[in-house]
Amino acid sequence: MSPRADAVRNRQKILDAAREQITRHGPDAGMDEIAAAAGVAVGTLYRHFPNKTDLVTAVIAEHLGHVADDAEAAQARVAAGADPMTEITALVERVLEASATDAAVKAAARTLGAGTADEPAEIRARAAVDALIEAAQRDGDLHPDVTVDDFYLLISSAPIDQPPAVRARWLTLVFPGLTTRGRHSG
Amino acid sequence: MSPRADAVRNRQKILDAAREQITRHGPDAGMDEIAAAAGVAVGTLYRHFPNKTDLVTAVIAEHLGHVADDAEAAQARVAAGADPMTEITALVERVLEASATDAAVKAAARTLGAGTADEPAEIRARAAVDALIEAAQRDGDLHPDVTVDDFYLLISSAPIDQPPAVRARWLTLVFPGLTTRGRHSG
DNA sequence: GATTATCATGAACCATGGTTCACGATATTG
DNA sequence: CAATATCGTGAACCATGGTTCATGATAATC
Repeated sequence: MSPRADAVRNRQKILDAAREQITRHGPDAGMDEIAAAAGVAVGTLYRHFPNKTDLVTAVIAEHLGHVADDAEAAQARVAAGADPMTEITALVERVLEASATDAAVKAAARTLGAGTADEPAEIRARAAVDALIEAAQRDGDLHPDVTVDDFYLLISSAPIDQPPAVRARWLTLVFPGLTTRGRHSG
Repeated sequence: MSPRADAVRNRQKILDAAREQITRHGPDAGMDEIAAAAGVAVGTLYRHFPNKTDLVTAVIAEHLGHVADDAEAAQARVAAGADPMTEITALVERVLEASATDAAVKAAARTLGAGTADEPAEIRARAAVDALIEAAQRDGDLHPDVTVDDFYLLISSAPIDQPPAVRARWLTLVFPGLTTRGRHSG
């Protein structure tokens, strides 16, 4: 038998509700609350996601998918002639913004280790960012020894729970470590 | 009546045990376990610290006290003729190292929402670091617009739960954003 | 040493929240 | 439309862990 249509719909509703609830109330968001927000009973939630960890993992995977899409789009623009460094800067800003809005990533750091390694989305994102980095390095805009891991390290340590002004300041402070040009007095 | 001697001793034993247990087992460290590690009953623990949040806050306050001492010592050395920028760099490395040891404590603080706002130790630390910054700026080693808050922002966003090699790399990437000299390829 | 306020004990209490399960509902297939 | 496997329901379950409190012990004082 093929999967029931309402089941598919419910799965998405749960995923959306989980993202919103976790964003709003942090990792403390209860399974009951998430289920209620999804307009579904707890049992239904557990039918789709055996436990809370799996649910959070799924939410993160979805988020990562969007990041991967974003990175690939940037890569495509570079391939079409856009400036690599400009694309990288903008991508980092967007990802940071998205991560700030979507506190699910924050929940990831706490609830899980870094166990999202084998996600296909992460592999896609890495590949795209890697291409962007190499392009920027060919242009001489990025330090030759900077790697994808460096970006991951910095972004994962970004103060995403801080107000926008603070996050902007953080970017100003951190970015010069990657570029070849020094800092322009911020 | 003056406070009983054993009560004072127990308070310290509890504080030590709390720091160790939380460091070892993360925020999940139970009050029972902490009390057991301190060689004390749970009730005793609760006599000294009304709730878990207060306990964690106290542990952090102690840590902050050490940081403040460290910062003031550095400031004293600078007043005695030492190079400000060297002292700042070394201080940041030491603080980072120390913070890495009880990263779990801070994680627990976040989980519990324990506030450390008006700790006298924090005020001491701020004052000392402020003096160091101004001295380094007079030497032209530090960007003129860098403030204590910037240091706080960076240090509080440091990947203290990562292995030493990763933390070192992080420092390499981040520090150029503060100094006037660019990054030396490394 | 007697007195007493302070302190220590730890079993029990209780709230929280993740998880289960027996039952009813419904979409899908033939 | 009948048959049935899949899905949805939500009250109840239970483990976890922070917190309390009646009771006994002990250090400080006179």
